[in-house]
Amino acid sequence: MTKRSSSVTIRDVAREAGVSVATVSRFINKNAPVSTEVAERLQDVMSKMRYVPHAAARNLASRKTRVIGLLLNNLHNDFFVPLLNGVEAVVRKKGYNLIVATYHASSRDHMHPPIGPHNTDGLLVFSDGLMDEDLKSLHASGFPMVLVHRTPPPHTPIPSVTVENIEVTQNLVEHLIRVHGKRRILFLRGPVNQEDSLRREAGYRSALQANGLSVDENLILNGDFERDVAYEAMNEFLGNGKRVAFDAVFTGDDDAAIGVLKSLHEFGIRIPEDVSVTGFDDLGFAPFLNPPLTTVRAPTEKVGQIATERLFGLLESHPSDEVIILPTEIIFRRSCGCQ
Amino acid sequence: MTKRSSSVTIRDVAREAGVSVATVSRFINKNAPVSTEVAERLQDVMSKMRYVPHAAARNLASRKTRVIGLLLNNLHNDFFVPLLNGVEAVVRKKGYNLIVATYHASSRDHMHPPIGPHNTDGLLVFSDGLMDEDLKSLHASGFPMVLVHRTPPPHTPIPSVTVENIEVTQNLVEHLIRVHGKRRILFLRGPVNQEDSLRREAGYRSALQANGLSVDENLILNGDFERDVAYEAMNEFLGNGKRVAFDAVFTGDDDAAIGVLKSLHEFGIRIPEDVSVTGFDDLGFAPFLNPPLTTVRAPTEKVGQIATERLFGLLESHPSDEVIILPTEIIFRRSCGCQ
DNA sequence: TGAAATAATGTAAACGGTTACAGTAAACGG
DNA sequence: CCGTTTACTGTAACCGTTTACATTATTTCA
Repeated sequence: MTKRSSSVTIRDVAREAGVSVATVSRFINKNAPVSTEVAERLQDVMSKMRYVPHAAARNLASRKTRVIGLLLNNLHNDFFVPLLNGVEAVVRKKGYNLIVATYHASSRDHMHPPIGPHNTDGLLVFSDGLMDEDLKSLHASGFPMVLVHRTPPPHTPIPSVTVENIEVTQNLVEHLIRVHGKRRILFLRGPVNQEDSLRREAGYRSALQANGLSVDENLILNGDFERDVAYEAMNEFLGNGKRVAFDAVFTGDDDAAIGVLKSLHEFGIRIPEDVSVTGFDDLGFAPFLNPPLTTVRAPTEKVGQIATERLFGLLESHPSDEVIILPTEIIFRRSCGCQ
Repeated sequence: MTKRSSSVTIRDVAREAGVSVATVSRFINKNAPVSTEVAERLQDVMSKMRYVPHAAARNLASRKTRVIGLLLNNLHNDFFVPLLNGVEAVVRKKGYNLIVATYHASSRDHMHPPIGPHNTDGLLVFSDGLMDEDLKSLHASGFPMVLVHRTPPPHTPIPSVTVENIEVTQNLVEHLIRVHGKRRILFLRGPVNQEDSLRREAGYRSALQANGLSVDENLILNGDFERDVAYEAMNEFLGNGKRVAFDAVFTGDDDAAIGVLKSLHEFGIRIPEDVSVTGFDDLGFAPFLNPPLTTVRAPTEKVGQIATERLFGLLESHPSDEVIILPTEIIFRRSCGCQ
């Protein structure tokens, strides 16, 4: 079961077509003129022999991999579908390939990141597995990177694409307070150190304070932006004998919101009559949850697309150090009490 | 913005440690004994110099890429999250990398597949972009492949992992007929030629016939397993002046079911009072749609995991030609009329 | 019209690893 | 005690491309 007993190489093609390998290479890469006569002959020979250039050999000789990498913490979230979509579309249009790898801070000690300068031409970094110091040294070495949903370390102008979190969260929480009269709003945060989560928490805190409410740390739970974790966290909270009173849940993202709904549902708590629930992202299913989920619409596919385009910009030597923050928008549905 | 002005190579390490490159290579690959003394020295030198082997060079010399490829039609479906999860976990555990590429039949003329023997050690094929003939010739050349949600061409024993579609669909449709008294069941199929869709259609047809109902071709629409396409298809169907009567919708998958729900909802049709709706896959959001979706639970993450393990089996010369069909199970919720 | 630019091609040296082959020294077995 | 295995190491060929440099034939242009 060896890979290919004998594969046709550029030399075979050259011999068959009666030209040098250099000419074949030039024809393939279209980086130098080739007479039309030879070009036609090569076209024929190549398809007849089913020649496919050996990627590793090209990579080695050209110092390019034609691959870009997407580094994520994990793949446990429907959020990644639009992101991947945006990324993959651009990558494919450019004739590149996409390596998807997961790498998180906790697996960091053992090994170096699975993808980097040795096997990609550039990286989209979502993961927190690459610490600031790693980013700095990679950036210093000139390796193209774009950060996604994460801002660059100080004095390290790596381009970045993310979405507006703070204001929109403030507005959302304020909506719960002012429109629906909520006073005891639970916050289900995401992974510690995840920037979106931190920002959303900041927005949450400042909205409470701005409205004369104090922050009760007992009302901040860990949902990890994951359906199951959020579900467990809510269950534990609700099952606890000394249950703390609450009248709303601001969930850090839509996926976790599903877990919250499930838990509340199982405890017989009515939404939104007893408790308001909101999410973040406006994933495709959000309008069809029971009840329809009030959430924040984040242009995730656009984020993926723009980030990837900017990465290709770097590859083509159009430097950039901008932090792009795409606008978000609250979508009011029934789960908060509206309608 | 060049990749790396100067990167440290195996020769640099060898020189620094006072050994030959062969010894360094042996130490890295652990495929021949190295004295503990030298091993320690190399460990030191390598981490001090931050040496990372150049992937392309390894690939070229060893004829291995340490990459496996996942070929999909597209990424427009939450279905791919569990699949990717299952695949990626195994790939990472093995220390490999994962290339994700999309390739569908319609883009086939222009180019050859983006991934294959030239840049991966093996392929997980979900896509219909690789036609039977392609599969045959790849398989004949000994290239490791595992088919996912697709059965091998005749006389081509490529291992395959999929889920049971026909019986479960029959049972589901029969449930609609016998328990809920439905007679005019609309079927929203997936992409033409997609095997799951064909099988589900077969199950649908045979269930109708087995229960003395005739198949009305006007009740078979194209939903493409996509939320938006399904939504449009239903809209067109419902908006049409000469609307055909129907009392249930069997949607080919959960993602499309969301589109169906949306459309029915907008036309003021009550679910399940007026029309029953069912899906397929039991994606995470299914229990929380409005109403909760009756659907078929498919072990998609398991499919990804098993398929990938079998692919590594091939890489390690444990041949296999089995077609594994994982069991599925109907999950009754409210959208069909139950509860 | 002659010098210089351009088109089209070839030769051969990288690129950074792996590994077949060879060699030496130490351990083993009868 | 000597032939044979085993542990460890080095030399150099090779993997399949790209590309710098060289060469010749053809245009271009003052």
